[in-house]
Formats: sequence, structure tokens, C-alpha cells
Amino acid sequence: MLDDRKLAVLRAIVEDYVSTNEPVGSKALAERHNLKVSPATVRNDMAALEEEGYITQPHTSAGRVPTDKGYRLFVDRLSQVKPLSAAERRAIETFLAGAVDLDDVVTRTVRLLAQLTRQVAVVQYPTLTRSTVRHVELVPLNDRRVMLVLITNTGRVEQRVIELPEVVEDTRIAHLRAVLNACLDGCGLSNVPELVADLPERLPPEDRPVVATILSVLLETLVERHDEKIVFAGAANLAGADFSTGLRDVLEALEEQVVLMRLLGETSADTPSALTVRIGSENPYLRGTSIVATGYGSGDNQLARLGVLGPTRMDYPVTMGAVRAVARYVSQILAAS
Amino acid sequence: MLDDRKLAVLRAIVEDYVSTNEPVGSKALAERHNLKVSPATVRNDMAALEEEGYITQPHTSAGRVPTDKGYRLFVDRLSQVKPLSAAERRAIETFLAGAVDLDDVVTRTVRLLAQLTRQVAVVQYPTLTRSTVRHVELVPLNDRRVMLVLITNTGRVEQRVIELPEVVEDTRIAHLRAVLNACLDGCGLSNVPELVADLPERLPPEDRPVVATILSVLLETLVERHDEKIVFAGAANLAGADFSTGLRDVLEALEEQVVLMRLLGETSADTPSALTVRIGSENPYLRGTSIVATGYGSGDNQLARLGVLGPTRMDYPVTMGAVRAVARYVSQILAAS
DNA sequence: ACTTGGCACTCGGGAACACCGAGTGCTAGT
DNA sequence: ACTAGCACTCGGTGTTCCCGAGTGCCAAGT
Repeated sequence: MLDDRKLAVLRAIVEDYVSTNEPVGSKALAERHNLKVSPATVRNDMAALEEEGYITQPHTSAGRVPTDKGYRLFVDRLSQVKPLSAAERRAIETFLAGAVDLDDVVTRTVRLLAQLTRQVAVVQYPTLTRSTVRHVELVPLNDRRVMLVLITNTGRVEQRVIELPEVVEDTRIAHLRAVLNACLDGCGLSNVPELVADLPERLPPEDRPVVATILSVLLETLVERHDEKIVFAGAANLAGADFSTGLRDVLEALEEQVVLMRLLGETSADTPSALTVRIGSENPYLRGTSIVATGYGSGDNQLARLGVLGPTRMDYPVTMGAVRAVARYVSQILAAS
Repeated sequence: MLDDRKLAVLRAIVEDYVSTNEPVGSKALAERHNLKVSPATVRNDMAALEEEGYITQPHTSAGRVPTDKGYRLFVDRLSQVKPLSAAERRAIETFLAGAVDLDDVVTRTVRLLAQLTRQVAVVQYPTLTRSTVRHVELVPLNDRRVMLVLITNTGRVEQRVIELPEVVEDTRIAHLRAVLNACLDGCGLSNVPELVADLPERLPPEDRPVVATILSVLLETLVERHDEKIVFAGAANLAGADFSTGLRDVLEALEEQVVLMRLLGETSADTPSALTVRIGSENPYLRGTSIVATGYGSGDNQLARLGVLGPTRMDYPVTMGAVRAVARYVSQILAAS
């Protein structure tokens, strides 16, 4: 049904349309890409492609424009991820190397990606669930309050102020801290609930109310932060582009953590580090946009996802290259620290 | 030069233009606001106002539009801050009361303000300089690494991983922590450098390299975070409005911490909690936008600033009311915690 | 059986044009 | 000092016309 030349025509249409933002006609196509055939032939092929739903025309007697289905075929079979230039690689490396803590890594990553792709970049904070406890700290603030600080192996820090049900001296707090650390140090966060389940019973009765209070806050912290924080950058890059769904909707989605999360998508269980591309109507929300995303993280344990969001009319090979490269570098950085 | 009626005309023009977004003519003006005079009289007044530069006409034979100078006069002398409704107050209160930590307070505040004003809200994190140290914590991660955690009285937490120049046992770390806390607890952050200056000399020589390393990181943390973090929300509200300077510029400025900081402006030394209004060309950057901002913080010590950014054609009385109210509530919340 | 040149057809978009009406400035009259 | 009247301006809208890029189809060529 679709011989090689038809595919070549589709590829040419996508490439031209992406670079010019104008419907592309048979004549220009036959010229610019040396297809060795006449415009009339191209027209026949285009008619076939349109029949199959890969391209469409905005109005009669205008050029053709790829449909979502067309982009899909292009991404799957007609394009190759374009690697970054050496200069770009070096820039990434030096820019990310300067980060001082986890916050900084994430912030730099999202900005870098936005600048590199000239789209909106989205980065999910490394998820807690796969992390392990590196340290639990109880800091007495005054005799009725302590601050709980939870430090994970990814460098993430969660803190909460806890109001205690009774006055507790610092030495008891110190003891509790020791107990907690002995119990939790190095354990996966998802195991914490079961590990602390019998803790009150192993302690003297007078400590139990205090411990119960602290543990409830600890567990709450784990649960609440389970749906992860997401940041974005490069919203200014939306200014030029036009979206079928209004610009307003896109901006609203960006500020809505939950929506953004859904857009970034789930890591497919088997190949978490693969590039995911969602084109236009394939998206759960924001039908007018495309999303290129991938998981990142050190080696076998994927931490979270990052990617970019832009109009369906996007340079997929370049964008995919940038996303992949940035994911690799940030994984490296995180693994090293 | 400007009698009462001319001022009334200016007020009417501003109000009508803000609500309709269309140049306002003499006839409509004379009708809608019962000025008891004929359109012709209004025209004379308008001519005078235009002469003085308070209004202008987009083209000959169109209605009049306020200039920046006109808005300025309106804000200074012709309008009163509009208080929020009881329902709005209650909504603010309950929404902010649910916050669990400082991050949460800031996030909720900025969203609240964006929703309330239907503009872009901007909130600066409480500044460190005026804060005091509540606790310094040194957490051993392994024998060559510790994590420094700095907790301030505003609930803010800064953390850094420190690579030590030598292997140090946990007991020495614990000792150092005690020394640091004895030295710094309750002190203003700006005093920290002088307070720790002679610390190495007061300790046994073998501890000095370690202490020096830790202190250098501590000081660096204070300096780096000196220029404060700023967050915004409600970018979607920009979608409708039109800016003389392109939408792109506005979005870029929002993502640029430094610019945003400049826009929020300095707290005027004498009345930090006063509302600041910068209209159009009065702004350092982004000449096409207006900014309504104010300081916030518990009572006498102002912590930081918050405000909204929008088109010059903005409902100033309502916006000012919302900004003022939110600032008060968030100050209250922060003082209580 | 595919390709190609030719040809009639379609329509979006821009230019030219006229018209309407809101709005103005000015002057003379109250 | 205010008002009524009047001539004038000019942006916006609707109409018309035309051009040209682009198409679909058909018949001829390889």
C-alpha cells in the first residue's frame, strides 16, 4: 500500500512543514527534495497518503499538512534521533556539573532542556519510593516541638515540624533518633511503614504517645510526597507557537501538577529509559500538543521522568536527541553524588 | 487647572476603560456616570485632560484611553483600595491555614493570589538575612561526608553535603554540632560570619581543617541564598490580555529570578508594609505591565515581598485590596508558626 | 502499470473601494 | 460657563474582484 516513495514523500512533507510552518505543495516538494519524479506523481502519492489519513489539507487547494497519524509514522519509521553536536554536549556537561544540591540539579536541568529544545521543558523530581533512607534526624526546637528531617540517598530532604503531645527532654529525643536510625537506615522508603509498625511496642510505655505522633507524621510525609513535585521552564517558548487548544489551556496545564504528571506518563515497566513520544490526540489532555519524555536515573533504578512539551509541529529528531542526552547526563550526575 | 469635575471625568474614563477595554467617548461617559452635564462639556474636559497628558486617543476620532500618568493620578488620588468580601476573606483564611510547611505556605499563597486577582502572582521567599538560626545540624553520611542542615526561625531549611578533608568519627561531629549550636543558636543570619570568625582558634588544632571546611560551606550557603528565590503562578491569566511588549517578554521575565526581583522592588525603608504600585513605564523592565506589591512578614520585621503583575489596564482598587489582604494573612500565618 | 504533461477548477487571501457611525473640535448661542 | 449644532476624521466592516498556488483528473507517453 505504501511503497518506499510514498514514505519518502511523507517524510519530506513532515520535514518541510516543520521547518516552514506552511502547508507544502506538490511542486515545491518535487523540487526541494530531489525525488526524481514530477509534481503530478507526487500528487498521486499525496492523494494516497491522504486516503490513508497520514496527511490532510487545511482547505481545498492548499498544500498538505501531516496529521497526528502522519507524525506518528514519521517518528516510528522515518526518522532517526539526531545526536547533539560536540559543543552542545560540552555545554550540558559543564552546566550540570556546577550544581550544588538536588534542587539545583533539577533547576538547571529543566532550564537547560528548555533552552536546548526551544520548547517547554518538564522535569519530575526524583521519586521517593525507590529511594532509601540515608538518615532520619529529630531536632528539638523547644520542649513541645521537634523538627523531623528525612534525608534520602538521592540527596532529597523532607522536613516537618511536629507538635508533641507532652513535654519531652532532649535526651529522650536523642534516644528516639538513635532508635529510628537503627531501624531505618539504608532501607527503601516503601518499606518504612512495615518497619516501624511494631516500633511503639518495643519501647517503654511512657514513650509510646510521643513515638506514635512522630511516626504518624513520618508516614504522612512519605504518603503526601508520593505524588511528586514537577517543575517546568521555558514557557516563553510557547509565545510564538500556536495551539489548536488555546495557549491558555497549555499554561494552565503546566501549573497543574496532576495534569503535568499524567502528561509525562508512566514509565513503561520493561524499558523505563526508552523515549516516549505522545503526539497530539494521543495525549490524555492537551490534544493539541506533543510530548517527548523519558525516564532518568542511575542505571537500573529509574528515579523519575523528564521531557519537553511543544506543538505537534515539532522537530522530533532534534527534540528526541536533546531529551535523551540530557536524561543521560543528569542520570550520571545523580549517580555520582 | 484640574477642577473636581475634570477629575471625576478622569476617574470615569479609567473605570469604563478598565471594564470594557474600549476607548471611551464623551457621549457614553455622560450617560453612564450621571455627570449632569452634556457630552460637549465632557469633551472640553477631555481636551484639557489630554493637554495635561492624562489621557490620549489611539487615533483621531476614537475615544480616549488613560495614559500611565492618568492611571497614576487615579491610583494616588481618585480611588480607594477595595476591601475583599467576607466570603473571600474566609476562603483565604481556610486555604492558607492548611499549609504544612514553609514551602507549602508560599505555594498556596502564590496560587491564592493568582486566583483572587486573575493576574500573575509573584511571591518572594522569606529572606534569610533577617531570620535567625534556630538550629544547625551536622548529619554524618559516611566517614568522609556530612550533611549540613540549617534551620531558621521562619521554618526554612537549607542543606548541603560537605566532603571532609579527612576521616572524622561521629563523636567529633557531634561535638562540633554542639559547639556550633552553642555559638549560633538564636542569632541573626547576618551575624553568623563574625560569630564564627574566631571559632577555629578556640578549638584544638587537629579539628581546624575540618571546621574550616564546614564553615566555608556554611558561609557559602548564606551568601548564595542571599538573592532570594521567587515563585510565580497564574501565567495562564496572561493568555487573554495583550501587552504592548510581547507576551514572550513577560513570560521570559517571569522565569528570570533577577528581573522578577527588580520588578517586585525594594521595600521602602520607612514604610515596608505599604502598597507599592508601579505603572507601565515606571517599571525598570517590562514597560507595558503594572505591578502591585507589598512587603509581608510578622509585624515589625518584614520578611519579603509579594504582589501581582498584569497589564496596565488593571482594576487597581480590587487588585490592591487582594494584595494587601493576602499579605496580612500570610504574615499572620508565618508569625504563628 | 506507472509516470507525466496538460487543463479546468477551487478557494484563501490580499487589494481596492465605499460606507457607516462613533467620536471629535470648533463656533455661536444661551 | 455650559450647551447645541455642525462639519470633519478615520477606523472598521462588508463587498467585490482578482490572482495564484495547489488540486484532481484524464489522456498520452514510456
